[in-house]
Amino acid sequence: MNEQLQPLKKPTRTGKAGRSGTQDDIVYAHIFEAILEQRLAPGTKLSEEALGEIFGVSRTIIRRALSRLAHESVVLLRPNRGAVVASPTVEEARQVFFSRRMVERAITELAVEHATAEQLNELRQMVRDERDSFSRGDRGAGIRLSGEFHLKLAEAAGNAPLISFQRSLVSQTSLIIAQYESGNRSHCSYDEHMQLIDAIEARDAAQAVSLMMHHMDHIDSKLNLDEESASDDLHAVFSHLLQTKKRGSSVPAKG
Amino acid sequence: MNEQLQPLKKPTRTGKAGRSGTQDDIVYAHIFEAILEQRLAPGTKLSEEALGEIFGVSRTIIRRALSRLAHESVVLLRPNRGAVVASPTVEEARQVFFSRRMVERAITELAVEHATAEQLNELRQMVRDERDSFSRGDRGAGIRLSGEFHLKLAEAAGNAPLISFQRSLVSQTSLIIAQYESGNRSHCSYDEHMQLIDAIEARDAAQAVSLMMHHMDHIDSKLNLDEESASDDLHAVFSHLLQTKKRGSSVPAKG
DNA sequence: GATTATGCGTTTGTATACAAATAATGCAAA
DNA sequence: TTTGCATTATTTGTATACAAACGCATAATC
Repeated sequence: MNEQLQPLKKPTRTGKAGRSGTQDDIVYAHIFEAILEQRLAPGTKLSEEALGEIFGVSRTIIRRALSRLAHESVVLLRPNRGAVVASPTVEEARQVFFSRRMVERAITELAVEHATAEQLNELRQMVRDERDSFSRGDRGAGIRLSGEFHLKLAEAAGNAPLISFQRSLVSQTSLIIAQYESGNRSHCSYDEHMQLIDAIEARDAAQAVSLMMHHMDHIDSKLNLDEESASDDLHAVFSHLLQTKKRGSSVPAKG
Repeated sequence: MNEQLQPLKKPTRTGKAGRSGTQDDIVYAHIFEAILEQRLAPGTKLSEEALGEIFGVSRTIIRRALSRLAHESVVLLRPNRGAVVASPTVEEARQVFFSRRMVERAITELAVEHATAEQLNELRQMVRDERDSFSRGDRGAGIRLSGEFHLKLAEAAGNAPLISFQRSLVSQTSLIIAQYESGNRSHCSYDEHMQLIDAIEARDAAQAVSLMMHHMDHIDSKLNLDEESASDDLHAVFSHLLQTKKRGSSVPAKG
């Protein structure tokens, strides 16, 4: 219970703390990554004090990070009852995908118009990184990088509100994939990502949008959204009940 | 300078403070309304301590409210340099409107499918309130209620991510209208709002979307987005220079 | 006289102490 | 044994104290 991760950078409180805002980002990124890696299961309670001790910062910083995660619907913030890792329902997942199709279509059209050569190069590099992560077997990083590709595309589109919305949608999608993706068969999204870049570079809007929509279909089809995801893990099955955290009594193994 | 608004509800700290979260909302709402009423001009600095004294709460609460406003791009949060009322540029305004057209189209289509009779009644009531505000000459409340109509419509559409995005877009639109709307001629949006409800109630998707798009056009056409909004207020005119703050050299009035 | 250096005052960033609420535990009674 | 209640303990909500950063003003130097 009291295994303690080494604080990432904390030792001297006064030494590096000068750069403001950085600590938030680090805590945010680590929690987010832990969720994608499924080291933090949906429903897990995120205690402010425990996290503060782990990361070597005060609850103030943790609170800011949780607030940001909550805004992206990756964690759920319940008044007076703390934060838990979100466990999106099938219906919530469907709503996210509906919004994503809408946004990705717009982003693709704008990117065909506005993406610069430099941005396209950066996108290609991201796809390579993504492919490497999956081939290394680092699924969490792969999912994250796949999301960052779509975020980068939004930046290439150049519409600030869309970028912000896309950030939230991508985060939620990553969580949904981590939670619902069936089988561990390779993601393969990097292949579709590359084709998409080609179409954008060729300024072929129709083709790019078509590829993007098929890409969305593929992501969708890899998920078990038809039924309530017949998991073989009792813990996962009852995670929505366990949110309130009941010591070790979660599995009625004994009685 | 030191005129102090009476604290909204604060007197006994222990008495009512039990309901958590409420204070944030109150502070948020008051600042937001003040911005819409243009009692807080774009570029105005929002000191945490000053606001805390005005509202009778600590900086902690103010900070949360500012954080929320910043997330909706209504205030700008500059690290180590405090918060200022946002002053969206013409380009930013165009981006917001682009996103709004996209979102409103989707929302309208979904609302035609899902809006209940009760929701439609609530929408009609909101339009009446909006009309009353404008006829009272309360422009700020009118702009705010007009925005809340669109937000309510998003709720009727029933897609959570869209609701969240719409909230941000509506806030920004309100700020843009407050900043760029030409002439004080009546808003008249309530008339278009009523027609829109009729079309939704008739489950006429094509008509509803058409009305919504024309409604967007009308809002757009009332704004001075063609040139840099020839304001007669020096403060507003140079607010974009004052943000980054370059000594007093921003206005070469004297030398 | 202009420009850079330095000190002071103000404002924000972070940690922490205290208060309030919620959840857990134990006891008593049916 | 179970159910309800009271007490205890843990956790969150808020305020505040302290530290660091920033802006401004004055002064010193070229």
